[in-house]
Amino acid sequence: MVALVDVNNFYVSCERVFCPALRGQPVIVLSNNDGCVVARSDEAKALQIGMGQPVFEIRELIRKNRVQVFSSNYALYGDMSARVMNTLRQFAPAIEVYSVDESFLDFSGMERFDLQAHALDIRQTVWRWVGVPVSVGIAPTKVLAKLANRLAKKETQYKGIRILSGGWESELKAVEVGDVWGIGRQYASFLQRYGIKTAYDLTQANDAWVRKHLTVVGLRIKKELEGEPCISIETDIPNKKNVGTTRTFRHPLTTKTEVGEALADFAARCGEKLRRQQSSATLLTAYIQTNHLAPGEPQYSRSFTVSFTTPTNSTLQLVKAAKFVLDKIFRAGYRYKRAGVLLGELVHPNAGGQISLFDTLDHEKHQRLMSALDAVNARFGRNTVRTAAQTIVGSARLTQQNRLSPCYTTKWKEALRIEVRGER
DNA sequence: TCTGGGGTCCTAGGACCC
DNA sequence: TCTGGGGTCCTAGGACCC
Repeated sequence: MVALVDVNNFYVSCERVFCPALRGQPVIVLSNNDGCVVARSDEAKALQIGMGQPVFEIRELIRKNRVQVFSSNYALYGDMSARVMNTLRQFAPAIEVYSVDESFLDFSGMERFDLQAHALDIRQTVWRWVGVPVSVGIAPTKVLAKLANRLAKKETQYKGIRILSGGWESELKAVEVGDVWGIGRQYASFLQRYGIKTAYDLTQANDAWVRKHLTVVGLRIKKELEGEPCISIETDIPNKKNVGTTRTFRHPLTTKTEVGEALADFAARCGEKLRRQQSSATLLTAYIQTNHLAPGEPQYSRSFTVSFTTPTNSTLQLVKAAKFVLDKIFRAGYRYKRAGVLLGELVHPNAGGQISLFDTLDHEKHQRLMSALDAVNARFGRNTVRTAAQTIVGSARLTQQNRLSPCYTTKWKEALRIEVRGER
C-alpha cells in the first residue's frame, strides 16, 4: 500500500500557524506581483474565489468579506515544507517528496499495520509538531492514493483519512475523469467526447485505444486505477534537467538597461540553482516578451540560445551570456512585461557527467569565487555580493509583494516575539 | 490599471548512418 | 517495369504536474 499525504491549503495553513486568528477566516495567498490567487482557505473557496483568479476581479469580494490577503512567502513555505516532510519520514521506511506540500509514503511491508490508526497518528503528529492539517489517502497504487486523498478531503465524514483496499468501483464512479491524477483538461474533454466521464469509465476503455490516444502515460494511469502498480515510488531526488528563472514585471520595462539588469539577475539566480545541485549548464536561453494580455499594444517576443564550449555554473559567465543574448534580441520601442533565463543540458559531475578536456585554471578560479560568493550571500543575504550588471536591489524591485508575512522561521529578526507579562 | 513560476515526459517526423 | 532494411539522434510540440 502507498499513502499520499498532503497539507490542506498549504500556503494558507502556513500563514495560520503564526497567526491563529486567521483560523475560520477566509484567507488567500497571491502569486508574484500579487497578481493571481494561488491558495485559498476553505472559507475563501466557499466565496467562489477561483484558483488562479486575477485579484483585480475580486477586489470587491475581498473587501466585503474581509478576506485576509497575503503575498506568497516562499521562504516560509519552503521551511515549513521541510518540517512536514521530516515529520512524515518517521511513518514509513521510504517516502517520495512529490511537491512542496505532498509526499508519497511507501507502506510496503507494513501489511499487518492498522493503517487507519497509523494515518490518524500521522495527522495528529504533523498537527502537533508543525501546526498544519494534512489529509491522507491510502491505496495499492499512487493514482488510487491520490484519488483516495481527494475523497478524504471532500467528504468530511472521513476526517481527512481514506483507505481504498479492494472493491473501489463505486469510488471510481464518483470521481470525474478530469480529476484523476495525470488526466488534464485536454485529455478530459477528449475522453468525454467518447462518453468516458468518470474514473470508472476509463477503466472500462480498451487498452490499445487508451495507449493510442493517451500514450503509455494514459495506459499506466488506467492500470493504476485498476489496482496494478505502474508508477514506482522515487525516493531519491533526481537532479534537475533544466532550471530557469522567469518573471512577469509589475511595470513594463522599456529600456535595454532595465531589461539587461533583470536578465542579469535571473542569470545569477540560475547560477545559484545550478551550484546548489552541483551541476553545470551547456545551454542558456534568454527571452523577452511584451504583454500578450494587452491586445492594443504592439507585441514582440523573442528568444535566443547560446551554448558554452565547457559547461559552466559561474554566475559571471551566465550573466555575460545573458547579456550577449539580449544584444541579439532586444528591440527598442516595446513595453516588456516578461523575461526569463533558462538553462539546459545540465551536466552533473557526481553522476558521472563529462569533464571537459579543456577545463582550465580559469574554471577553478571561478569555482572558488562562486563558493565564496555563495557563502557570503548565504550569511548576509541574497545579493550582498553581486555582479555589477544586476539591479541595485535585485529583481525584488521589479515585482510587488505588498502583503508579505514575516519569515518567522528563517530570519531571526522576523521570528515571533512573545511577551510574557508579570504574573505572580 | 491590475493576469505566476517552475518543472517533467512522450511522440512524431526529419536528418542521418551503415 | 522494377527501387531495402534497420537503426539512432534531435527537435518541436503537446500533454501533464504542483
